Amino acid sequence: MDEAATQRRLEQFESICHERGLPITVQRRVILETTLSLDNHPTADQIHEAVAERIAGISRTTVYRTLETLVRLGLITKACHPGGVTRYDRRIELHHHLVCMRCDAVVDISDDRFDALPIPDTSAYGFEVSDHQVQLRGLCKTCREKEEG
Amino acid sequence: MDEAATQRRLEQFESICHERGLPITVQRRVILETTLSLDNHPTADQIHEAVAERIAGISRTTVYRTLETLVRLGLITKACHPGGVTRYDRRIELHHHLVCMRCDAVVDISDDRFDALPIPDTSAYGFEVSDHQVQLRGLCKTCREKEEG
DNA sequence: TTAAGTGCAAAAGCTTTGCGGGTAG
DNA sequence: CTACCCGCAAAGCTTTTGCACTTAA
Repeated sequence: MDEAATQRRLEQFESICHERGLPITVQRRVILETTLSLDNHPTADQIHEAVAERIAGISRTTVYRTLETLVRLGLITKACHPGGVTRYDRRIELHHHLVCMRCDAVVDISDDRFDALPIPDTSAYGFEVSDHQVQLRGLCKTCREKEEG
Repeated sequence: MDEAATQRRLEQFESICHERGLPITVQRRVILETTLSLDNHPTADQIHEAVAERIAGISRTTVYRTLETLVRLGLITKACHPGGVTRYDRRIELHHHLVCMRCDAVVDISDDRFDALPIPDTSAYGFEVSDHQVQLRGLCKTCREKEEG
């Protein structure tokens, strides 16, 4: 993410914390900054590893807990994918995904027509929809080559 | 899933196994049948529990392994969702999802406009897209009530 | 007969919880 | 001062692996 966008997100983080009376700790700030710097829809463990380069000895627990907090505050989201690990997405605005159904890779894409999709009425299901996302599912290059080889 | 559709899928299962020289075992057949009977996008463990009512003492390992096999054969798929557990989807044809970002519930929906989406060229990413799916992300009724309460 | 599947036990990987001590506001 | 956060250790899930035995074809 570019520097300006990162800066804006950090400011958003500070004002939300002030609003809610949540302490701003070094750990939280660095975990957010680090997550914003990674574009692979990383797992909590991958984020922990990256954060540890700046805060030696930071605990996994703190990273797991903080990521959940950041999601709750709306500063990051969870990525939808077929695998069995939670993965985080630094993008909170409307966007879409290429998803590899073999290795679970997730790649961001943009598409105006996807953005403009009309959202049907879902009140019959009791759902309140806040967001939509198109997933193009298939195989990434690496997995396709393994398949053929 | 209705009986006719289930029957068709089981026949498909048999012919694919014959084609590839894979043995048709009782376990595999019952695991497939059971998965086709569940509409909650169940986890492997939930499927194991349901299968165990018909095959007492069936091992978790077998269920985990067989589900992966069935996915590879194209008889079921994995559901994309934000949580940290693998979940299976009995539907293999084009369809879409409501996803609760709090509790991870996944509900099937149909929408012709979603079906008809034009798929952009993704060759630049090396992906081969075989399928697409729209996810309407939000909160389910239960989670919304908890939120407010 | 033979390639493949099954079950068990154990290991590995991911995530949460309880609690004592520390820190931002 | 007080509420909330952090780190540790331990527990709890979920999933995979190696191996000996069994079974479909």
